[in-house]
Amino acid sequence: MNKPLILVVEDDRAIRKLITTTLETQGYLYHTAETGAAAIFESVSQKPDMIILDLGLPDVDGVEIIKNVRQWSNLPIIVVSARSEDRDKIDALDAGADDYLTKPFSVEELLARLRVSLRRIHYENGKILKDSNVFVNAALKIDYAAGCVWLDGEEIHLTPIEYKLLCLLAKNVGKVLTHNFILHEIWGSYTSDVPALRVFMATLRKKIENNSSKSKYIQTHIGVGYRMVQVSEDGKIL
Amino acid sequence: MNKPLILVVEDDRAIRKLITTTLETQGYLYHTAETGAAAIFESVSQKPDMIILDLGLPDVDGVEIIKNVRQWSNLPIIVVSARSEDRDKIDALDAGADDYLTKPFSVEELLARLRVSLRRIHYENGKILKDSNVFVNAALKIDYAAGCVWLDGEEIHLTPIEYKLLCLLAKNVGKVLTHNFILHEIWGSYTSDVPALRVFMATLRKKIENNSSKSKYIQTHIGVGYRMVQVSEDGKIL
DNA sequence: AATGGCCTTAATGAAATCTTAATACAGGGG
DNA sequence: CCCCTGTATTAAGATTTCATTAAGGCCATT
Repeated sequence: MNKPLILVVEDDRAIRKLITTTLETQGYLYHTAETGAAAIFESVSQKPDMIILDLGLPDVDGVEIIKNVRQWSNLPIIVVSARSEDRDKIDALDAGADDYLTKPFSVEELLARLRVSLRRIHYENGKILKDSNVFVNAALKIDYAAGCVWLDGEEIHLTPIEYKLLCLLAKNVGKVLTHNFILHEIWGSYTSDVPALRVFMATLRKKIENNSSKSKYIQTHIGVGYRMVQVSEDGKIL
Repeated sequence: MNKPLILVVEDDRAIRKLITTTLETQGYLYHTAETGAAAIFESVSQKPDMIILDLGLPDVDGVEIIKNVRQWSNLPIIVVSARSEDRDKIDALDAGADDYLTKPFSVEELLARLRVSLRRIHYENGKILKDSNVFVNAALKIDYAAGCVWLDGEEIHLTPIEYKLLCLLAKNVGKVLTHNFILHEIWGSYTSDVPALRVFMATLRKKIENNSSKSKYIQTHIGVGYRMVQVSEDGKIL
């Protein structure tokens, strides 16, 4: 129950097996994903405590997955890759990865680096105490690490998509995000289902704007997209 | 915002120089220590933001330094060592190090891993948040990244076509743009609906020229087209 | 098998925007 | 002075885009 949950993203069956059995010996819980699309989905739905990511996936570049996850979470990402070029390492690390191991790697080293990351999210004594990297906008508060949202000091429940949507807007405060950009970031694939986006935006708004302070965090830019504005007391600041 | 202060613990003069000059190029501040004793002393007295640590010091084992520092701080420690054995890595990482690089290492990779640690201690606030390219013309300001327009410090709402039109003019300040050029740029296809263009130009002008400062940003060139002029205080500059 | 949460899809009315047309204005040449 | 060309402005209709609601399907848990 309070063991850390690790998402293993690796398309090579042998290596995946190697990693998962290693994790089992340490008592860690895990999920697996063989494609980038599955990785995105699992990371949202399962809310793992950290991700072990192979860069060489069949469908999308691993760096894209890192960027996607970083839109809504700071959970540790350890890259395990066959690419040993500096450029690859730097790109992955700057995209938001926390560590980078090149294949072939020692399972002992992987475990040690895993412990480093777990330490970072304060995994101690069987209890996960995530560090708090929070976004604050007037009465709205997002704790990225914990994956929680607070409004007027009260926690509100958001579904996975609503949460990602809110994080995406929050991480780009002041910027207008086009429909296609949002769709691409949230769903990963190239859907152009704008009506669906509208529905989610409506439910999200109902949850975060129907409160005592009648703040309007989300503006719609007709024909373009949406943007979150920084609210201060009553006026807007860039 | 202060530059991060980095403590470099390395007894080899050449490598120390390599690291410090690299740090200098990035604008980081640094202190150095050549022995374990000096490292402990410096880390306490200078309160660096992070430590780059060589394990092979003359007086004490690097792991002891890690343990010592971890008794009172969890500032990032990146180990740089000639030892490439798993055992050494695991011992250092489990002692509290955040990362482990084996010599010879790439300075680029070191910098990337350094950025990872800096990100962790929220030094991302130190770097410029958004250098979103903005266009400024007297009281008029366009933030292309945000997709917004301000006039006299107040945001004004433009419809998609108005916004595109304004951007087109702004990106060609001083130049006269013919009707056909504008029509082609905005509508894409080859419409020659000049009357429509006039309507949009009128509404755009009403929005950006009906303000306190009675600046005229847009000139009409009869029979040719329009152009935006750079306004400075009161006079016009090409 | 039933329940509940969540996502999707469709449909409605409302709002904003675009288009189009009509009218008014300014300047130049006859 | 009047007409003509090119432009500015305004208004009304047509179109697009949006918010909101509700219904159906999927998946997981019970």
